[in-house]
Amino acid sequence: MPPDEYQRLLPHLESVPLPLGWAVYESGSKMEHVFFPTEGIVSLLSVMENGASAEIAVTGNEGLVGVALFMGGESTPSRAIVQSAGSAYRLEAEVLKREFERGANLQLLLLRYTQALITQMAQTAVCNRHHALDQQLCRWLLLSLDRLPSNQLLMTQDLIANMLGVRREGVTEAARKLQDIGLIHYRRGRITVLDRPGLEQRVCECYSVVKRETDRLRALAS
Amino acid sequence: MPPDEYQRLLPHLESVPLPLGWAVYESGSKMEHVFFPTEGIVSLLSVMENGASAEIAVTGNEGLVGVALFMGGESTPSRAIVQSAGSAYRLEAEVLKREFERGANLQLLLLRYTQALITQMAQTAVCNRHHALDQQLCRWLLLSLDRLPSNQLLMTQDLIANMLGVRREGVTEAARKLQDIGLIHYRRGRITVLDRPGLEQRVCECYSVVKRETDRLRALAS
DNA sequence: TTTACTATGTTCGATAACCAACAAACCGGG
DNA sequence: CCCGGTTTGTTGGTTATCGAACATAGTAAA
Repeated sequence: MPPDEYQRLLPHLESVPLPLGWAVYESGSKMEHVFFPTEGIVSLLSVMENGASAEIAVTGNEGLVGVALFMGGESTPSRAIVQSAGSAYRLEAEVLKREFERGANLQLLLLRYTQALITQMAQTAVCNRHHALDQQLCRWLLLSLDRLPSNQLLMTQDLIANMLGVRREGVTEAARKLQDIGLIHYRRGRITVLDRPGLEQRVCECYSVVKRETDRLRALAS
Repeated sequence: MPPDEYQRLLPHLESVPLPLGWAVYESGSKMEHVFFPTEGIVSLLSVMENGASAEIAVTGNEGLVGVALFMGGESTPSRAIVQSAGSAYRLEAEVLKREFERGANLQLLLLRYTQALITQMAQTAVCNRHHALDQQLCRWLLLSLDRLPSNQLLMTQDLIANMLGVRREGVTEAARKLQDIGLIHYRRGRITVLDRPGLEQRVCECYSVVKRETDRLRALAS
């Protein structure tokens, strides 16, 4: 994406795997790197004292993990978990900050991505408040699908429940409903999306609001 | 807060009132100014197609309204409403962006504030998911109290319900509960907080998580 | 003071999600 | 091929919030 400053960054980019379940960073821990996923999905979670959690945003190859670094915070109270295995380029904190401070094109890109992230978080907050579980599941499936090469997710209902911040039984019920209509098919940690248009028809507006805004911001970035 | 670049901004700062209920900006509208409240409270709301809404963050004299401007978005899908009348300094978009791009101290301050805003939004999302209404009401009261000079809020239960994204009846019930314990007293659009420590004891962790992180970020800013 | 309006109080049944406990199906390793 | 652990299915009782409808009570303006 960036033009020539890409050359300056290239020698510092280090390819690393993103194993399933790995905590890219923990709540409050000082970040040493930022990660630009090339494949896979990373979830940003807010975790509470009693262990309950909720996903507040997801990142795939369209973004990066660790915005708090250039935002000047060094850490955040949230946690980032690899939700779907893949790989990423990682960049040392100091290198990124140095480049960011040059105020070049990269800065613009990073800030705009952060803006997209903010939109995602805001919409998640309303969605948590107002929308039924099965609609949220549709949203979650579509968000994941957008960041994967195939139509298959390796993911147990228990984990989805953690992401959405609901009980596992609730996910089971919602998933079965979607399966009965023929939108998805699942068995033991493997969900196959059979009818994406069907999901898009069923999902709440939150999905498209975020997508539209993300696209708008990306278009600006040219 | 800023040191000498303050001098450059001073001639461009224009004092404006923040009348109760005024929409500082609407969803999707291009922002012409940023606002630094000196008194009063501005709520950031996510609004949905059917009119349902939820507050995702609040800003008082500790922050500013319109981060999307320097984040490169020009607009956001959310809405900003004056929740408690006051006043603000407003700054033209172009002036702010120019100063921001100089990359000086102001940039750091603005980004760190944005980071604090992100924390607030993330915590709101989990809170919406996991916490009972009366705890959320406590959080909301404390957030407002922190940004007001007195212990009295001019605010109907109906409006609070809009902010929290719940029904008015729910707020009535939660408020009465708090009044019965003697934490607050209210009558017709006027809420008086009688026992702030009591509220702090009753509120969910979300309040202190946000406060702690905000304080941490502000401390860094020196 | 009266009136009109708005804010708050209260009720009922409906619904969605919760909690807990357990049954059944699946799968990989010994 | 069987075993143990994990994933999913299912149940019944509980709770919080919803939705709608209506009663009461402040308040401000006529």
